[in-house]
Amino acid sequence: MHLKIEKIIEYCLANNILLTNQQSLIIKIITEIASPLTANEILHELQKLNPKANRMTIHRALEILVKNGIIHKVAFNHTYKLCDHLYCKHDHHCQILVCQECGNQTEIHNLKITEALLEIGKTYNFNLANPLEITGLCTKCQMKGTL
Amino acid sequence: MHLKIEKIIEYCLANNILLTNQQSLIIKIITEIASPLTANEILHELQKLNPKANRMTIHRALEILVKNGIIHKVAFNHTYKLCDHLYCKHDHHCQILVCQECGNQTEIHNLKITEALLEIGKTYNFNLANPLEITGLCTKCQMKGTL
DNA sequence: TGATATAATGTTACATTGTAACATTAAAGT
DNA sequence: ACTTTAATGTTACAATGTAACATTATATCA
Ligand SMILES: [Zn+2]
Ligand SMILES: [Zn+2]
Ligand SMILES: [Zn+2]
Ligand SMILES: [Zn+2]
Repeated sequence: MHLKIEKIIEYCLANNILLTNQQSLIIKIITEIASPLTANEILHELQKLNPKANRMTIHRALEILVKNGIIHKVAFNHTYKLCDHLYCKHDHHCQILVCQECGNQTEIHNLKITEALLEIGKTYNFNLANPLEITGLCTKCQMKGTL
Repeated sequence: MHLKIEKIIEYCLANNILLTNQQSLIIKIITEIASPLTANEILHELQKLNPKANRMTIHRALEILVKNGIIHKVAFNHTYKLCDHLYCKHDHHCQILVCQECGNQTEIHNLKITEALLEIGKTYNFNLANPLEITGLCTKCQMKGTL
């Protein structure tokens, strides 16, 4: 068993987040496949294990997992990824660098951004959501562009 | 005629961005309707003027306008809005506060965020895109939640 | 002007993401 | 075992967006 999965299960138990078999499988899929997945990709993976598995189940599970901060939904390319910081103790403001070319995602935890965001939140009385999506071109895709 | 539209037309002429009739109409729609619009909403508006108008035309026009920084595409709720800063001279790093409840959008221009982003861009060799979408709850929607 | 090349628009068909309403099945409580 | 509740599955639908191709304007040149 993956170490990450154990930590998540542990976290869920500690925080009274009940997981059904299928929801555990969805976490397993998202955890074991490193790259961010779309709902459909998760569905196809789940259907390898349970051919009757359905899109609704995926979306219902994703909703729970997002709500509990276990995974992040990335609006830019409709993907879902495990939160890297789940098992950390910090106050959990994360930012995700999303490559608009290849979809690669890097989760970071930058203090300056966090501070600037909190200030903006106060100034505009805006209740910030987590995470912050920062779109752009990753190193690889910048190289490709200049060829 | 709207003042903003004139400035945009002027900007396009100066920057060799050719606009067809329909593209001008799309700018007009986005400019005159204050709130951000989805592609479909823009289409419905355009069809009031040209019943044969087609979704493809909208998307093709939007692509040009986004590419030239005249409008922003907001991934969070698939909307398009006029860039408030088009006719400003500054180096144009903008951030948009997007309410995940009502969809309201406030475009800002915050130096601290910009600086922090540039630093991140360097650190991770990540070529930042504009604008930055900051999601959360606007003041109104925070109030609703506490009722 | 009239023929021809180019760009813009329109048409059709499709893939993807997501939800609403309802039916069925599994789990829990009595 | 019966009942209640929660989870899952089914069907149907709406919205966003694109690909491939047909048609129509627009510009260019003989
Ligand atoms: Zn995270
Ligand atoms: Zn990339
Ligand atoms: Zn802007
Ligand atoms: Zn709001």
